[in-house]
Amino acid sequence: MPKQKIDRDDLLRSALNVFMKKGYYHTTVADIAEACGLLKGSIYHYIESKEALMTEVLEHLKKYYARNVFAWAYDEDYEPEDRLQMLASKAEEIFLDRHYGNFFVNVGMETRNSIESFHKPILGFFEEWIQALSYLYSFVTDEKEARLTAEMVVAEVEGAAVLSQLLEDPEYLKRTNRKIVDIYKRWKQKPSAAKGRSNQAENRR
Amino acid sequence: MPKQKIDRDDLLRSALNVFMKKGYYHTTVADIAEACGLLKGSIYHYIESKEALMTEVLEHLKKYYARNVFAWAYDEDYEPEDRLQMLASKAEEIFLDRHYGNFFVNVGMETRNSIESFHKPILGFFEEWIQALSYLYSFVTDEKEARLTAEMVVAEVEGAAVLSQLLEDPEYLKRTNRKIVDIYKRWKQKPSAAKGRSNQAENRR
Amino acid sequence: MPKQKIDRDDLLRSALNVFMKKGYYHTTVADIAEACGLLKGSIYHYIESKEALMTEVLEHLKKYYARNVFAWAYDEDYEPEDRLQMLASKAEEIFLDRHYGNFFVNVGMETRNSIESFHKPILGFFEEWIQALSYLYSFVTDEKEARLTAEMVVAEVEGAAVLSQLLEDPEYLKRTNRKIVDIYKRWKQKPSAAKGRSNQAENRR
Amino acid sequence: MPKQKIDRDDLLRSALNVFMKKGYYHTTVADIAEACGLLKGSIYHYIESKEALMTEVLEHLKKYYARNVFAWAYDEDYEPEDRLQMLASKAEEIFLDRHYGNFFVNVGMETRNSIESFHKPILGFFEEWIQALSYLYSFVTDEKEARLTAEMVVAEVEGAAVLSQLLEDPEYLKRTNRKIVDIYKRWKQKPSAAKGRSNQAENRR
DNA sequence: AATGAATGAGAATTCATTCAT
DNA sequence: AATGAATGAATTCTCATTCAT
Repeated sequence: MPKQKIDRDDLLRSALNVFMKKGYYHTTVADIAEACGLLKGSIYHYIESKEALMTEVLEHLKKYYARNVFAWAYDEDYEPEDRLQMLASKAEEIFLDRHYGNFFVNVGMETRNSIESFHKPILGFFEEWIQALSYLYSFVTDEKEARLTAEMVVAEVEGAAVLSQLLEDPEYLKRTNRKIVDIYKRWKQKPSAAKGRSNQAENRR
Repeated sequence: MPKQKIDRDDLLRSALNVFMKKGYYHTTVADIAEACGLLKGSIYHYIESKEALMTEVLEHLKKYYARNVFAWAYDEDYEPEDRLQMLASKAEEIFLDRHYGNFFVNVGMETRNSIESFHKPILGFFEEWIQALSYLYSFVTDEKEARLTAEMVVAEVEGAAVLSQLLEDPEYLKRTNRKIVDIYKRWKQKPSAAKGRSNQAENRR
Repeated sequence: MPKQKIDRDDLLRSALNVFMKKGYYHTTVADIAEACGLLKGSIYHYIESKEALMTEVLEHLKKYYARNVFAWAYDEDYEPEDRLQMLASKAEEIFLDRHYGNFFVNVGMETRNSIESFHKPILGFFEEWIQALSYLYSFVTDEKEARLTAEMVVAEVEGAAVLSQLLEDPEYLKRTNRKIVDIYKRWKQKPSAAKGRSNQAENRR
Repeated sequence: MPKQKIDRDDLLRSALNVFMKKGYYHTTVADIAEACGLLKGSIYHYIESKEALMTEVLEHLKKYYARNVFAWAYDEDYEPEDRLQMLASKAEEIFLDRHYGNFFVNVGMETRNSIESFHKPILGFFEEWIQALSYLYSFVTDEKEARLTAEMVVAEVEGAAVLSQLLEDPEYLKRTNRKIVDIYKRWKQKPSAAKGRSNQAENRR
């Protein structure tokens, strides 16, 4: 009968979509199986448990972000300012398309008191995001302020992204992204920029 | 035996705490009953269903915010700047104590695709918050920018609050609050303030 | 505080109506209490249990039938034929008004394998009905045939009454009643009537 | 372990037996599961809900009657009189064996004010029965009287069947069936029979 | 690999009954 | 008498997981 061989990526993508739409507890294994074109019993050929699946989905998405979004921060082919722009654009795209960016917040908040194994990838996601931004801000300010700014920016973007989804208005996120890039530009032109590493050699993490 | 009387406020408070800790789907009616010192069957003396209970909790908390936090925006006994400070302090207190402020985001994200009846109080909460801030910003800028600023501030605070809870670091929220108040002060001293209603009579909403 | 003193007859009538409408198992004690203008807890001042209440309702209704319907069979002030007519009319009235006549069949069928204590009044009702008719038929035929005829008539009337209620068409019952009276009249004029006690002194049961 | 396969027919038969014995409301899903040799959770592999199961049982039994009992009315290989005899015999057999014939009355009366979805098969059953008898009576009388007679016969048989079960005496039903066949025979020999379609070609329904 | 049957541990909810006030 | 709170057992239904085919 039908249904091609199911590859792991398809499966993780399907699972992500279902978890994204319904949250962890309200998603049933049957929902996910169905999204993969399988029956409930069959999915256990691919996964060990619902919890292990979610853990894998989280790690997968984290990697995806690292490679496709945060990586821009370290791409020396572009100016730091352009990297920030790219990072923001990419993030906006992913957040607004299917709101995947909220996944970590959603799952994190829903399971923070119940499921340990989700913590690591979730915290890891935020840490990588913050580090990418810190790195970029370190071109225009000192180490410490760069970190603080990065943390604040992540908070702002997450807040805006969540409200965009909840209030069904993409403007929250779009405005925030514009603002962040603008501030960066202005900052660059100011004396405080002198503190940054802009004229030093870049040290990769 | 005194058949321990339970009052509705206690019940709603207990329910809020449990829902806050475990989310909507992962909370069982028995959890809530237990938090009230009841057996699970007994709680149906007070509630019609789990869903109705959550709806009521949301409305209750919304009212609480309106009265104890957002109301400061309209208190003419204080300068607008001080009102913002009060509002921020109050919010911070409530967010950081038990993170109640995240309740609307958490429940909203978890149930946005499944439970209609939660939408109204959740959206209402954000709208009231935005309106309170809009009102304060309208003293220092024009109507439109006041609204936009309010929206952005709410997004920022929510984002910071969520990260504070998720990363277990209160600094996210505290910094954001400080920043918001600082910006307001600086704004006030600038010419753009001339656009606002600062020198007009206040028109209550 | 409203609600006059509640007398037992009111209570039994209310209970009968609710049981009639919803059957035994689907009726809750709260339904009955409400029908009496009481709260659930209060009704236990009047009844011992749901089962005991139903038993009493059955006995009450049985007595009501004995006095108001079956009694006509034994009223020497009228001709046997007219007594049958009265009995049929009365039954029709009661059956069609609120279908109380079906009560015994309904409750009987619903609980025949579960609740012993209902059997007695239910069987008693049918036996009294059959006896009343037997008595009347004994004026026009012999003892044995009178009994058989009575049994058949009861079956016919019950069947018609049930279908009248189920199919919501009173004609089933009305036609059956007409037929029964007609047959009686015709029978009376035939020689077979000679077998009956019509010319003997009546022996009360 | 062969994970004992249960087929739908077995399940419906088991459910019918349990519902027959205990009525709708007093039957638990666990009762039915047990009757099928399943645990209560397992039965939801086969059914959607208790209500849907009952609906299916009713429809199933209705079809069974149509095929195995009412169908005799239209079998041109036999004389109409013999068809009536067959129909009556079959019905008697089924009614008396496990009283399945009362199922429609029982369920109908118990749920008439509460469960809509049962109405259709229940009314359908009676209508098909009446139509089968109407068809047979139309050989010995005119259309209209045939219908009236059929309705009355159904009422009589149902009444007798119910009393047979309630009073635990099969004679009620047996006598009624005998009577019905006798009347048909006598009717056939009388002039009124001339009105019927006896000498016409049969028009299948 | 895929399936579908089966499981068993809960989940929400109902309800007859008790009892202190 | 009436109430309303509390109970706890029962009931319908869900779901992650296992397993034979």
